[in-house]
Amino acid sequence: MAQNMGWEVSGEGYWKKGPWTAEEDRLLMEYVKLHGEGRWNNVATLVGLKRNGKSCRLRWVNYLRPDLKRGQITPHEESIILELHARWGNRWSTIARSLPGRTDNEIKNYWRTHFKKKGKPSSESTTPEKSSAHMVRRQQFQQQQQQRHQQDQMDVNAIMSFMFKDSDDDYLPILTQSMQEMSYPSCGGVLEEQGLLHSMISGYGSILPEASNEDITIWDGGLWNLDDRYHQLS
DNA sequence: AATCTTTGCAACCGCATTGAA
DNA sequence: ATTCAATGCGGTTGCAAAGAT
Repeated sequence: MAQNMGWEVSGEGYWKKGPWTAEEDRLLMEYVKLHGEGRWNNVATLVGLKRNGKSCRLRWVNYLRPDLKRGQITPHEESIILELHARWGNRWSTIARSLPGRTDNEIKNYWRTHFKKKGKPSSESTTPEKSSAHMVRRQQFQQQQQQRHQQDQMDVNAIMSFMFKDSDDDYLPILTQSMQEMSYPSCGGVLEEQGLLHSMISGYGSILPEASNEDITIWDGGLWNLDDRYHQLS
């Protein structure tokens, strides 16, 4: 295999590498809309996106999935991560299943950034002054990052709302399945039952919640932050 | 003002697992 | 039983932005 200026030459042709463009995102979402998730190696042939299957799957899972929760990790989520990491170690995907809307990559990055260096949980365990200063800096940074993400997400939202506005029923099974594949098989069904899932898709442009610290619901023994979605929908 | 360092995240890589042929 | 493609997972890297010197 050869690599050249962000392109990778393989037996199948040229695969683009590096950061994704808005146009590539649009093509990938178009693929999912038409063919559902999976069979990622077909993306290139079916919608003309010059990315390999792995790259497409990763982009969808970590960035484009409509059920992703954006914004900073809340203190409650942080405590969950700490608890589950203590129990399971670096099993990020397992931990992620207990935090719907969060990806394994996101949790892994969060852990490495905030806890890894310290060699133990609770990075704010030095002095209180340092702790609060660190917290403030961290929150400022996260807010800035979030603003950047929101701008990006606005682009994605525009595409999403355009693509899915007339096809809720087509997309519903995919989202429902995504929900059910998480640890809590009842989630997808319950949401659908309550008409929430439909609303989530219809109002997709507005479901990018700033996570609330409260109202974390224990659901079938798992954790689910309903508050922010309910507020968006009510 | 310029340079160096730190931070957080997106994306890639290699390996393991799964499932179909 | 074997092979092979697709997918999943965890570790790692590269880069942009902000802070520190």
